Amino acid sequence: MIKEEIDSCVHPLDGGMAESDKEVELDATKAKVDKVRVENEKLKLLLSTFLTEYNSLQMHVSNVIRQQHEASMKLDDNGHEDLDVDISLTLGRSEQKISKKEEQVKKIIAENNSINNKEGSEKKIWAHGLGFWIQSFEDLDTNQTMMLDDVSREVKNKNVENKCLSSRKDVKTARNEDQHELLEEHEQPGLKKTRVCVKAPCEDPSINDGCQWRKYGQKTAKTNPLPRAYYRCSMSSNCPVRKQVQRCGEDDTSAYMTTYEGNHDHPLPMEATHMAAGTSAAASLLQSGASSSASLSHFFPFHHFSVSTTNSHPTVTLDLTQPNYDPNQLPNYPLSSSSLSFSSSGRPSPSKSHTLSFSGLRSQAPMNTY
DNA sequence: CGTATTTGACCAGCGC
DNA sequence: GCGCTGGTCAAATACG
Repeated sequence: MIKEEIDSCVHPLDGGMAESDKEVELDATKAKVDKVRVENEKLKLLLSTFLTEYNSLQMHVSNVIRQQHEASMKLDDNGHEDLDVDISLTLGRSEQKISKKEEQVKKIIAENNSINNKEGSEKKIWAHGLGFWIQSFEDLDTNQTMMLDDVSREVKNKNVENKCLSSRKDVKTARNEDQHELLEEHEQPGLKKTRVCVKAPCEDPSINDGCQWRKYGQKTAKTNPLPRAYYRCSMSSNCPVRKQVQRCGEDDTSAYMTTYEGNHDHPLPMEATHMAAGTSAAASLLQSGASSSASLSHFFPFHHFSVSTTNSHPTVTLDLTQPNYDPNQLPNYPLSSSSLSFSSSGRPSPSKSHTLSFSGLRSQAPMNTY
């Protein structure tokens, strides 16, 4: 397409140029066009991957909502009175913290109910990490899901007001103190924040994930000669989200490992919300995975990814460089087709490791040519 | 000149 | 206690 346009533009200039010069220029232009086309294909692949994964997550959410609704209906039939169902998928938080969070969310939702929803219908709250919250009603609609950032911010503000002081010493500035408070807001004792690693085939380490990032450091680890760049989110003055970008290998110039950590304290652009939804779905495995392996098959049926929990950072690694395409499973996508293997080291150890591998289609969305 | 990036120094956590 | 390492700070530098 671009190539044809350029070709059509080249011909009218035939006039005074030597034939050999024109051929050289044409070859150079063709090479450029081919390069652009390859990059275009890569970007399209990446985009379609994110879209399908987002759709998968959305279907999973709807499915679980329906199941929860049916379960609550059964409970009602059996004489139980609990109507509120609050489900929270969070990153690296203790059970106690989750309970507090749930209470706060209930409180906030109750307030929102009195203000925004006089009908007082039953609500179910879904909370994901990385600042991505889904507020759903019995029928999920877009207006309601758009409230997720407001709810998240409100909960965060209340947490900051009530939280205990940081135990760290020698914080240099007030700004640093604020940042530490935000950074440690969701940490549980002995377990650091959950990280989400995304290994993506991208020639440019500054992959556009929808957020604005400011580089604040670069370090070369001894164990890995390749430099690691440190970025912080610059969309908000005190957004605690950090990301690290590191090339995966010296000879592998087309893949970068991007590690996200923390929750955004500001509304995200749509593309960043999609990204957060995808990574949050992966991160939620850290909490749901050990207890319910069946539910794992709903997340990311397209790629290899691994979940590891150590004393330091619980980490979800999503590998977008290894598509696991199986065309035979295409018709049954997404809920019943994904094959799932789940292994866990059985020996008692401070660190546990789960390895997940899915077989699914690379991309459900049709590949449009632009 | 304002903003973003680079890079050496510093600090905290961890293992020995 | 000491050394190593990862992560962050902040002054210097580059860039538009």
